Amino acid sequence: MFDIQLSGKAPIYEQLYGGIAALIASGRLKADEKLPAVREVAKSLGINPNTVQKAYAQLESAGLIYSMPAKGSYVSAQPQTTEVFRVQALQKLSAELKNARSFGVTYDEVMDAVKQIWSDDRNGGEV
Amino acid sequence: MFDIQLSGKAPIYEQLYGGIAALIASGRLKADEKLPAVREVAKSLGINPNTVQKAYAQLESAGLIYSMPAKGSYVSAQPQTTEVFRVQALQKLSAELKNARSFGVTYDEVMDAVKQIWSDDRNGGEV
Amino acid sequence: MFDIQLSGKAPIYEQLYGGIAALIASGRLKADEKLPAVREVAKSLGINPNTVQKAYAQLESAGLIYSMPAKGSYVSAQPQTTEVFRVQALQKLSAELKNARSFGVTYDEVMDAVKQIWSDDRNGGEV
Amino acid sequence: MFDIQLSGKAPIYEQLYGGIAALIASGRLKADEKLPAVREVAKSLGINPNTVQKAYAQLESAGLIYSMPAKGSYVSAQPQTTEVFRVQALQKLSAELKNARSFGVTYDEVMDAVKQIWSDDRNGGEV
DNA sequence: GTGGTCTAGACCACG
DNA sequence: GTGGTCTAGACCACT
Repeated sequence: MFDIQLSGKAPIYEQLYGGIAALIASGRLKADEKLPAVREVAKSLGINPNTVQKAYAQLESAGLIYSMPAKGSYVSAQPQTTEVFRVQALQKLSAELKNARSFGVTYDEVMDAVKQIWSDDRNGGEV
Repeated sequence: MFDIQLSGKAPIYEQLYGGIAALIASGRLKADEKLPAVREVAKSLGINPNTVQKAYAQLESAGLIYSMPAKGSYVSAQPQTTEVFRVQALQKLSAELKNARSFGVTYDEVMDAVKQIWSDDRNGGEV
Repeated sequence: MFDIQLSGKAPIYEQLYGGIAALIASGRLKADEKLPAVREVAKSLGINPNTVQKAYAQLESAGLIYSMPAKGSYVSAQPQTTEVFRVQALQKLSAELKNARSFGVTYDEVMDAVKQIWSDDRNGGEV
Repeated sequence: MFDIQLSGKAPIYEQLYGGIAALIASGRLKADEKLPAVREVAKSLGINPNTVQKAYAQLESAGLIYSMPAKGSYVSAQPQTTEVFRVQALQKLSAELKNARSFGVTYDEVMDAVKQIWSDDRNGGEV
């Protein structure tokens, strides 16, 4: 189920939101594909259904999925949403780059990291 | 005072901690330089002195500053501490790079961002 | 079939109920006219026959249609039922007017909207 | 607290959201004014704090209020947000007008209702 | 069985 | 005391 591993101090529902968003943006969840039921995800991740529900609700309000009560939740097909996420990711990345520079990280070090990650095409792009 | 602007949802004391740490790591606060008094910082930022105190306490326990009771707090000169920050920044950067890649950010886009930030030497390295 | 488009979060059977009721009240479905079969409506709208059945049942219990087992459903001719709908519509409208006023909508804006809708006699009165 | 009365079948958190939004839009809650605490509202309305929290969260994500954890929630000062609500109210009103017309409500009846509501300036604009 | 709402009660970090 | 998150368990309307 989702192969999302919960970790760290970020709220669970937020990790779930980000994880599913990444799956949609990366195309591994395709348009109109049915998402697993709230209770199902909750059980498989060992968390409370309400927490999953919160993540689904935010995904819907963000326009990434649409929910039909008593039917299920489905990913919505909007090519432009992925663009929004790309831009957000770039902004966060830019902030992190500035931070790294302020702590003395060198240009070459960053270059090495970038090359390593983008050459690693076996990796599907974990979150 | 510190030209640090509080923003977002992160705890204030943490923003303060990160901001001062960056000033030290980047060399704008030099070894044995005196930090402004807790009450002074609190007043100028419009926050609770307890919050500033907490940030100072964490900076001290991290070895970045040392306090002389009834005298004030001073920047400690320990080259290895900045190294710890460098590594942390690199790790966070790496995570953000992976995230960006999963959202379809291209190698070239990242390269452009990196070049822009490292060429921008007028900038002092904001946090 | 019915040119009713299902939308939003309202229950399907309720949208169907409202839509058919409006068709009857507006006279586009006339007394003793035969309604399309449940299964037919369901297929053409891509929904579950049970859902259509539920809408028909409520229309019947509201006295708007009558069913002849093994024959079909027919529009009943009862002028007073349309009156009930008029009053209900007026009440909902009144609530919406108050709401609009509380958000700063002006008298003139409402007047324009009213004039536009009532002058638009080409429009058959969608729901 | 808030003189909002809960009624009908709409979700409580939604009624709360709408009620507070109306108070802000109508100016009875002014910019940077502090909202009562989540638990306080919950107690005074006899509902669960989580329900109030949900309403507050949605108000924040809509940009109508801003919350400072451990400090409180405050209404944000954005003149344009009220405009958004005006437009939404007008759209809902327009839909209701069309509905009323389809049920045979006459132009004159609507005019009477409109005049009555907008002349009733003793009323503060209930929701 | 589905999404959605609600309650009760708890815990947390923060100020 | 504040907002925020989470759990456990329940109920509802709808399909």
